Amino acid sequence: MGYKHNKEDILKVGYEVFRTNGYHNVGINQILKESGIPKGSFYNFFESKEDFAQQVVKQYGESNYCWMQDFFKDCDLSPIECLKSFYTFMISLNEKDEYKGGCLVNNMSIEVGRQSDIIGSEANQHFMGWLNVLAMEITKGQNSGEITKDFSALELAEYMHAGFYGVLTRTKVTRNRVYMDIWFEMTFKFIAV
Amino acid sequence: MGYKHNKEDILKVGYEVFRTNGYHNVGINQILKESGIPKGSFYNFFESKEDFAQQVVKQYGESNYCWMQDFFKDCDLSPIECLKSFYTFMISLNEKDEYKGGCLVNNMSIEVGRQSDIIGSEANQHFMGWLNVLAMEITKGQNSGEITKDFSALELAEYMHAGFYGVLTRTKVTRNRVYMDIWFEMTFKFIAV
DNA sequence: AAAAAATTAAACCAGTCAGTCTAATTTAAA
DNA sequence: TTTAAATTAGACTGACTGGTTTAATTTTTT
Repeated sequence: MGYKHNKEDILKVGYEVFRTNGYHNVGINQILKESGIPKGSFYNFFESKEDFAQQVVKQYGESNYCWMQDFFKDCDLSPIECLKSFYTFMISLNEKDEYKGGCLVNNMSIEVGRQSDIIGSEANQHFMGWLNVLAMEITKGQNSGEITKDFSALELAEYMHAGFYGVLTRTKVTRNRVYMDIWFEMTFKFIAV
Repeated sequence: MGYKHNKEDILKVGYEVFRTNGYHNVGINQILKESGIPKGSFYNFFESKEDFAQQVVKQYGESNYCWMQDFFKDCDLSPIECLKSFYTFMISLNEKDEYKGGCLVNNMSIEVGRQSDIIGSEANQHFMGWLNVLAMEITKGQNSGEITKDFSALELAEYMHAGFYGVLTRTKVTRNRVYMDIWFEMTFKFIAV
């Protein structure tokens, strides 16, 4: 049966709250309030705020990794079209979110990536995992002759996804998907053979 | 003669401290300590922490704008070579900084861009100013036939600089310029005609 | 030199922070 | 059913937060 509260629920609250409000701007009390658990339970599950944030990043990183793998596995278009489909989805997701959150991994990397090695390396680890999934799809595209072989798959993945994060960050302030659409058009024009 | 303390010095301290430590992670007291001024003087110059941060962003944004203008004015290479020279300089600057700060405007956009319209719009304003300087140089390159005309100068500027920020963010966690060098190589290969 | 204005100085405030503590309760094990 | 362990609950702590206040001092103006 288990006890009244469980870790996963708190982690999900943490994900949303950290993603939209940042790390230092959020107090433990806000997490407690929004997840409806008392402080005693929180510190029963997590050693500290930092430990909590690390686990939030970890949970998000892993679930997103699985989701990406499934996405490309289930996609029956050509590799480059699957990549387009992926980023189209990501862009529309950000639009639905009204550009208010961005990506937790990116946000955490900037805000606490250097202050906390624990959180920083956790974020980096998952970013690299995602890159590998993208690189797999890019490799397929290179082999089928859709994507340039001027650069390695991993280099292209790094270039694409870091660039995507760049424009994602921009939308947080411009609140307009136009910049993402331009990025999309240019990127796929550039990497196509 | 003026009084003992002056605004510019405090703003410079604020720039460095905010850039490397973020906004919410830094207390007024830290600014006071590092700039050596007492609280009374601080609140004589600035209405609030938010007002202070806005002025820090403004000062940095404006001085960087001027610096960029001078850079391209003084650069006697071809337009695309001047752009390469610009980003080469930026990359080496970040290397010297040991990848610990990144760009204040980018950091602020992510961390407080949505919580504070004052800081967010100030950051956006200066980012756009910089884009215009870059776009001017890109236009020159397009006219001289060095840079693709498939996209407008401003679109290319936005693409380039947002992408640059994307990899800049990555280096904060990877602490390695390799990713920036790859970005550099790819970007200029893509935009060259 | 006198008066007015601006700046400096730090003690002080209420609120919030991450984290602790103890007691009560619930679940699992014996 | 008894015992042990895990979880829940929230009051509490000391440190720190942004910001105010009041008085002393310095500069500028007259």
